Amino acid sequence: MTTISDVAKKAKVSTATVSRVLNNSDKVRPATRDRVGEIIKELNFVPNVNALGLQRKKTKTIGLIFPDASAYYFAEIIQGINRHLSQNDHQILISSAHDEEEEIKTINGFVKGGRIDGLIMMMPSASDYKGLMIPLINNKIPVVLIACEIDAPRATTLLLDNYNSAKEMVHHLSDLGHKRIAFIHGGKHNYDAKERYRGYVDGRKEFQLEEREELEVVGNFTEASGYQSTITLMQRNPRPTAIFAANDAMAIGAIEAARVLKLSVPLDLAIVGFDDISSAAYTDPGLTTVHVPLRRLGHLAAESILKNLNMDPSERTTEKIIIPLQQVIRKSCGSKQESV
Amino acid sequence: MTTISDVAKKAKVSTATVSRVLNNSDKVRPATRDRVGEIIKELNFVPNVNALGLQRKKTKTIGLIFPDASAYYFAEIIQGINRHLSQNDHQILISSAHDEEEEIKTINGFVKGGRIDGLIMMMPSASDYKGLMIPLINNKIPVVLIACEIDAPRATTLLLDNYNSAKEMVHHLSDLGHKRIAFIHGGKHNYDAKERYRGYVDGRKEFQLEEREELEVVGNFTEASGYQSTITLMQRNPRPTAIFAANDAMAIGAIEAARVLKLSVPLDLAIVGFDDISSAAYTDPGLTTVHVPLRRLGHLAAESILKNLNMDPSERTTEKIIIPLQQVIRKSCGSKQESV
DNA sequence: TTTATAAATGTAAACGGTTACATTATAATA
DNA sequence: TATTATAATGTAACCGTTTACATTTATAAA
Repeated sequence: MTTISDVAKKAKVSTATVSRVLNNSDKVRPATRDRVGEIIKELNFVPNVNALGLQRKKTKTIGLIFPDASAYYFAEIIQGINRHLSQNDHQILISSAHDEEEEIKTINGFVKGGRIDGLIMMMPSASDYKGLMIPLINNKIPVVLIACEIDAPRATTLLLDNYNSAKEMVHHLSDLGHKRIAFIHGGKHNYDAKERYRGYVDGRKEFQLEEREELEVVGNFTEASGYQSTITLMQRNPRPTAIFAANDAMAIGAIEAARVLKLSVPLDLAIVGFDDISSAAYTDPGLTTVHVPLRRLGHLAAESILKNLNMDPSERTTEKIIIPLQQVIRKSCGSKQESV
Repeated sequence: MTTISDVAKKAKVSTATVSRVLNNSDKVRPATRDRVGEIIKELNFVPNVNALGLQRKKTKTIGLIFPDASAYYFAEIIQGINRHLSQNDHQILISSAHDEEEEIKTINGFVKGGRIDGLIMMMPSASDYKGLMIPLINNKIPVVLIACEIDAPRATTLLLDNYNSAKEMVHHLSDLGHKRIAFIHGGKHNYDAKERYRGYVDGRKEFQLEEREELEVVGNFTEASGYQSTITLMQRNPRPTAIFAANDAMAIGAIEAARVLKLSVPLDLAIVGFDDISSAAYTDPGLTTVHVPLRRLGHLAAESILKNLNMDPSERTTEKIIIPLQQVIRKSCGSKQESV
C-alpha cells in the first residue's frame, strides 16, 4: 500500500505539502503542485479511508437499513438512492433487518462506531421509537425515514399518499357500480399496508358501501397469499364483486384464482392492486393499480441526506413529505377508459 | 463520542487494558475485566471503526458491485449475500455500475483506499479484464465474480448453467413437436443472455430444428421488449410455433402479445422463459421456465468470500462453480405433465 | 522474609492522514 | 543592498485504536 509519505519522499516534499495538493487547498506553488500530482498518478496513490475518517470524522458513507422481505420494492429504491449518492461521491453501506431489536444494535454500532455520516431507514413495521431514534438524535446524524411511522424530530420522513390513493381507488370502484368491495391486507404491521387499509375503510364509509367483516382477509404481499385469499373470499356469502389487493403481487395471485374459479375479470369480479410493478401492464386483463415512483423515492431520500449532511444539527428541521400517487386505470377494474 | 480513553480513565486503568478486555484476549484479571466491562456498557462505548481499520487493516466490509439494471434479479442476490455476511459480522458496501470505466475507478478506490476486505462483482457484461482484475490481484483481496466471464486467477467465479438449461429447454420443446423455435435475446453483452443463446443455438442444431435467422430477435430483458419482439416475430413468414425468451419478463410480454394477436398459448404458440420469477407461476397460462436460485447464489458468494478472507493470498485457488438449474414445466409450453 | 517466576498492567510507538504553527524562501520596497 | 511582507513549505501533534516491550504486582519456592 502506498502512503502519503511514499509520495512525499519521492517528490522530495513533506507530507503536509502532499496533503495540500491532494485537497487542492491553500497555496501551493504551481510547479510543486504539478510535480507532486505527477507522482500521485504515477504511484496510483489513493488516500486511506480509515486515516481520513479518523481525522475528518466523516466517512462519506450513508447507512441504509431495509427489511428482509420485498426485495423488488427496495431494490428500486436503492437504485434511486445510489444513483444520486454516488454522483456526490458517497457510498452506501447496507444492512438488512431481521428483527427490530437486532436492527437497533446495528444502527447503534454504525452510528457510535463512526461508520456512517447519515442514515436512511426503510422499516415499514418499525415501532420502537426510543430504541431507534435516541442514538441517532444524540449523535447528530441526519436521518431519512421511508414509509416509517415513528415520530422523528429533525429527521425527514418520506411517505406515500397511500391513504388517499386507496380511497380514490374505492371511489373509482364505487363509480363503476360496485357495492361489495373486498380487501386483501398486506403485512400486519406494515405501514403502507395499514394506510392502504385505512383508505379502503374510509372510502367504503364515504361512498356508503357494504362494511361487513367478511370482506376482509389477511395476506402477506405474495402472489400465493393473494391467490389463497381470493379463494377464501369467493367462498363467502355473499361474494364480493370487486377485490382490492394491498399490492400488485397479491392482485396477480387474485387474477389467477379468478381464472381457476372460472370467473371473468372484470365482468364477474373486478380486481385492483397497488404499486404498478412492471408486469402489471402485462397481466390479463391489465391490472388497474396505483403507481409508486420508487426510484424517485430513493432520489428524494438521497437528496435530503445530502442537504442535511453539511448542516449544523441544530438547524435541521423536521420534514414530512407526502408523495402523491397516480392511479393507473387498466382493464381489470372494468373501466372503459384506460389511463397511461 | 466516547473513546477508549474515556473508559480507561473512568476505570482507572490504561487504554491497553481496556483494549484487552475489548478483544477478550490475553490474561486480564477477572476482577478488572468485569469492572472495565461494566463501564463499557455504562458508557455505551463502541470502538471507532476508522481507528480499528487503520490499525488492523481490516474493515469488516465487503464491496458489492452490480449493474444499474435488473433490480429484481440483483436484489434477491443481495439479500442472500447479506444474510450470510451479517451473521458473520461483516457489512456490505454497495456500488452500482453505470459504465465499465467508471466502475474500474470505483473498484480501484475501494481497494487501494482500504475500504473493503473483499469484493463481490456482478457485472454480466464486463469485458476489461486488466482494468478490473489487476488492482485486485495486486492488492490481494478475495474476489467473487457472479455471472462474469472474465478470467480471474485466484478468484471464485459463480456461474449459472445457462447453456445446458437452455439446451434442455430446446430439447423439451423439440420433444413436444416444435421444429421452428424462435429466440428473444436479452442484453447484447450480457453473459447470461449470451450463454442462453448459445444453448439455444446448439440445441437447435442437435435436435435438427430450423436454423433461420428470422427466428431471432433482440430484446433487452423487459416485458415491453418481449412484447414488441413477439409482434415482430409473428409478422415473419413462416411463423415460429414456439418462442424461447431469454428471461421471464420478456416471456410475460410475449404472452401478452399473443393475447393481443388472438393466438392461444400454447396451442398456437408455445412460450417459455428463464429465471422463474415469482409471478411466473401466475401468468396465464403458467410459464414454463428455468428456476434460478438467486438467494443461494448470494449465499455461495458470501461463503466464498468469508472462506478466503483469512487465507493467505498465495493459498487462494481459482474456483469456477457452475450451478445446475432446474427446469420448471408449467402450461405455456403445451406439456401435459407439470413439474414443481 | 527474601528471591525467583509468572501474571497483570502500563507506556509509547505505530497505523495514515490533516493542520496549527514555525520556519524558510521569495518578492516588494526603500 | 538591506529590510519587510508575504507566499511556500516543513514540523509535529493529533484523530482512536492495538501491541511490543517495560514495569509493576502477585504468587510460589526457598
